[in-house]
Order: sequence, then C-alpha cells, then structure tokens
Amino acid sequence: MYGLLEDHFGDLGWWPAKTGFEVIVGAVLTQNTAWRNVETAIAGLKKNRLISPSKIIQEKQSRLSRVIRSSGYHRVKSLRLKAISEYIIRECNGDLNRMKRRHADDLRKGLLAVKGVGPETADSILLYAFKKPVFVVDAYTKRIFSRHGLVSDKVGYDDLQSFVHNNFDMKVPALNQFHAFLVETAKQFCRKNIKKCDKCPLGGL
DNA sequence: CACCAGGCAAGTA
DNA sequence: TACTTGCATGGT
Repeated sequence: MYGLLEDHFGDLGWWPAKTGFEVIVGAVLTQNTAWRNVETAIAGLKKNRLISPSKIIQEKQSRLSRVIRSSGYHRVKSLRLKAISEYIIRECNGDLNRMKRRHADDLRKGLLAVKGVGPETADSILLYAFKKPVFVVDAYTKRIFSRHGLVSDKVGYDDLQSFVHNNFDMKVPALNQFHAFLVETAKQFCRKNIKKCDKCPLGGL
C-alpha cells in the first residue's frame, strides 16, 4: 500500500506548520472539520499574534472563539485550546522542546488527560509535533483499511493502531507520509458518497 | 436541499 | 461496555 501511494503522491510534506505549537493548534481545530476552514482560523490566530500557550490563556474566551470561528465548534474548541495551553505551561513551562524528551507513551497519557484531546489528536501531536514513531488512525484510515478487508469496519482506534504497530516497523518519516497518503487518498477517491474508486492508487489491491 | 469534513465528551441504558 | 447526541462553519 505504502509503495503504491508513494508512487502516486510523492512527498506530501505534512504537517504544514512552522512550530510544534502550531501543529498542536491545528490538531485541535481540525477535529471533524475540513482543513480548509482550519487554515482560515490559524491565519486569524497569527494575525492576532495568538500562536503561543501564554497568549491563548490570556485571551478572553469569547474573543478567541470569534477568531477561530471558521473552524467550526468554535466555543468548544476555544476551551480546548485553552486546556492544552494550560497543560503545556504546567508541564514544561511552555517549552515544547523540553517536553519532547519524554517517552511517547508517557506523553500520550498526559495528552489524553487534557479535555478535548482524544486518541487521534494525541497521536497527531506525538507524530507531527514531537516526531514520535506513532501511527495516526482516523476515520479515513478505518474506511480504507476496512474496505480492503484488512480489518473489520467496526474496529476500535487502539486495535487498528496495534495492527499496524505490531505488523510493521515503520520509522517516523514513513509514518508521517503514510497518514498523509491515506487522508489524501480518501479525500480524492474514497469519500463516503463515492461508491466507485476509479483512479484510486490502491485499485490494484 | 442533503451531505460531508484529518473528533471528543458527556449522557444513557 | 456500547451506543447516542451536541457541538458549528463552510464547501460540494
């Protein structure tokens, strides 16, 4: 699968963000939301110089909410950004480079304890912000894997992740690319309302 | 108009 | 434990 997708897409260069904290913000804002709408919200945050844990905490929730309005669920997400910001400051005084030194499973537990951070958001942060070797599962991943008969369509998050972790020894760059490939494939060829996947790069499987 | 988008938490049985 | 529902904007 990886080979076919790499032949088709080349290097997708995920995650498009300058800093680790920007990755974290994007991971929260993109929950069940099109990335297009997240880009608008992040641009607003940059314009208002809010891309830092301390600034997010200081900003009034109603104003933060207005800035990220385009990303949807903005009242909930503004609270989630504040929660993860407080966590980062409490944990490492806002220094993500210091936080990065901790082990992946340790970091994951801490992230999951933050309100608004579930398994996909936590793993996205581990892989794309902290460069930990973690396979990120999402709705697209589950759809593609189950349509190809690799797992049941009712498989849970941890089981699907374990399936990959236990059977393949993938490094960080490959895990980064693979998740991006799966998302792009699903967006272009395997959306819910598309029955046939005509030119899907995985057609031969 | 209906449906979908790089989920999560809280409530219910 | 295994569902269900609220959260909300913007594109197709």
